Amino acid sequence: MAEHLNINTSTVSRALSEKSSEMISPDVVKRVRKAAQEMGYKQNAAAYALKVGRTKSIGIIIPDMMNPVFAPIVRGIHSVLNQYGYTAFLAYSENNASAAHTEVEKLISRGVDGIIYAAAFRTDSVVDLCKSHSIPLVLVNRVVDQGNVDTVKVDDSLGIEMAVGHLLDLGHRKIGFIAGPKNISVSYIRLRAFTQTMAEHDLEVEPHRIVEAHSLTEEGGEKAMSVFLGQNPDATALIASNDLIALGCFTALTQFGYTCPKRISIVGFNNMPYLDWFAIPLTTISIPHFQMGERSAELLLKRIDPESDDHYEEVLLKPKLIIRQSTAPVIRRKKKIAST
Amino acid sequence: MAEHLNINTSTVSRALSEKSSEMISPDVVKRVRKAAQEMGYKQNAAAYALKVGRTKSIGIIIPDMMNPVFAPIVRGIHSVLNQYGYTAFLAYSENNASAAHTEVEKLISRGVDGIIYAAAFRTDSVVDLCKSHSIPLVLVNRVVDQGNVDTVKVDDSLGIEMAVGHLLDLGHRKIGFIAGPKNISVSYIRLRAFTQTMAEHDLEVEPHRIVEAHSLTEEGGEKAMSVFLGQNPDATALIASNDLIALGCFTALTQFGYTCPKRISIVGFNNMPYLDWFAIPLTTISIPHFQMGERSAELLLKRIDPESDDHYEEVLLKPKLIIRQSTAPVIRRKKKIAST
DNA sequence: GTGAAAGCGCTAACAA
DNA sequence: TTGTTAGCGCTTTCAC
Repeated sequence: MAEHLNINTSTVSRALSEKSSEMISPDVVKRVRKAAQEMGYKQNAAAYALKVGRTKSIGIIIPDMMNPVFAPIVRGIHSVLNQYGYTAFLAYSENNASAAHTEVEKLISRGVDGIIYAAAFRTDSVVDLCKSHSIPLVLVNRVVDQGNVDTVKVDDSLGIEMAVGHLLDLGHRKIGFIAGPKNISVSYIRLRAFTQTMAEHDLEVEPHRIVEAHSLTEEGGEKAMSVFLGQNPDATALIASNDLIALGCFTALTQFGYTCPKRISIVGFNNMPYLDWFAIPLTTISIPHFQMGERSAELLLKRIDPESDDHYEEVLLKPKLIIRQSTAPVIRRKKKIAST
Repeated sequence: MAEHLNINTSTVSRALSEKSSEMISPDVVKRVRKAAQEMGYKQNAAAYALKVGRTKSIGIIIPDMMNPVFAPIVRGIHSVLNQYGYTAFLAYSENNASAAHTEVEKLISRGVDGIIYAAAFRTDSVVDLCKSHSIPLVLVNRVVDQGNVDTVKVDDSLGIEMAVGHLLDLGHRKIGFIAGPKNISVSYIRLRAFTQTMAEHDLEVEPHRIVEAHSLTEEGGEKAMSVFLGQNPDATALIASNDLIALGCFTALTQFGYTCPKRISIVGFNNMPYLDWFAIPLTTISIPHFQMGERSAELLLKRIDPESDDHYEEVLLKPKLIIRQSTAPVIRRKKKIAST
């Protein structure tokens, strides 16, 4: 196209670039842009990347493609990337640390300008991997124990406080907790918040009230719930570390011939899509997925920008209690039995 | 790393490449690969792409990030891409033709080697766009009217035959259909299959039995269902063009004070995740999402391979009827009323 | 079997 | 304001 207009390629380059077009006579700029439009010229991304060292692409890593809570996060990310001409690779780790590491390595060798990581473990090699390659990294939802990383997360403790408060309001006192794996920040924090909040209400949580699921999935929840029910015949309520675990709890409950909320009230966490349709609509803690995506993308773009100052930021978003039908006032069976 | 071993960069390049390493003495190959391993050398994707003209990346475009049926398709795609060192950009069109066109343009200017397109309309500019750029394109699920495109789809007609057969078996005769937009192949084909199958059973479908939703969404289904119920007080069963529309039908049904399956049986299409949990578990047609993803990725990779012959392929997969509780035997109210 | 050198398409420093 | 030129990191023809 340069030869077509009898001008140098560098002039064309400058005319097309927003920044350097100011150094070029306005009519040349106009002519070049018109020609580019007409012949459908598109900048070669590979050449640009090779020259400038930036690809205008980022990588997103989520733990699980099938967990519908990540869809709105990804949408949030895209919504801001689009405004800045960035594109995203999407990868998933299947909740496996080494798979995540491999995916990040692949992304880095693809030359992504940054990574949004929603699949972190509390200690995670991905952080150092990115640091050693000087690749900007933003953690969403799940964070790591070590500091010095940009993060966007929800106030999990507040969420659990809300859940506990709700159950206390309904009269529950014998409340259990199905935790997720301790090596994931959200599981860890939610569990800690549970015992703390209970303690603040002068309710000591005995160890048998807490069962740890091996993963944040339906299957993990089901197994853990079986154990829980075996050792907690008297519990009237329960908080699950996330919605998927809560679903697993439903399954185990059914296997035991019990019903929710009649026998036991259950609160989830995340407010995944379609819960309203469920046979037992799950009371849960809603987190602002879309906004989390937006904020993390904004943060990452800021960090990619060489102009920006480089101290880490931590965005903390507020959860919300969504009351549905899986929680109900406690029925004081025990007392009646005791009084007979 | 070349200078580190005192050999030429071209030797390094050859040693690292699977194909050209045969031209190099085995011990040099070994030394180079070991060194590459140790110093964590990773090929620069941009330079490779610029030189060779292939990026080893593809683009995936789905209509809707929030529709959970696309997650397993994307997983299927990834599962084969991973085996061949390919990576995928994921974009979505929000069911908007021009948005899809723009996304494809972006992907092409990123230099993707091919595109998997799950968001096609029956006539869609994306096909010509890819043709004009000589970018391999595979259509999944939704296809276009024009031929000469690689496609992976489900036998929608067979699916509808199964649905109709199921309802007939239950004794239903007054069966309605909530169609999706006619400009999307799956909606169009499913509707056509419905009237044809009914006709084959000597059941003429009167026009008021069919209502077209403006989109394949809950909201579209709800509005269409309101219309349908207004003009079909006697219908005992209904097929929805997809599950989301069926959910919308549930909503409208509730608004009218009716219940499913007591008042009307409903069959969906797609077998989206979590249906088993629903208050009214939806009878639906299951399609092999994961396999669709796999097959489309295989097809695309084959088309990208310059060695391959270039006649188009059309993969047709089989659906399956999943019977749940949204369908039940017809109750012959009418006859009783008539006999009074 | 290996080295030398060209060039993919672009941008930016340097000249003019 | 515009042209000239070098070079990003890689592969690949052409020599040897």
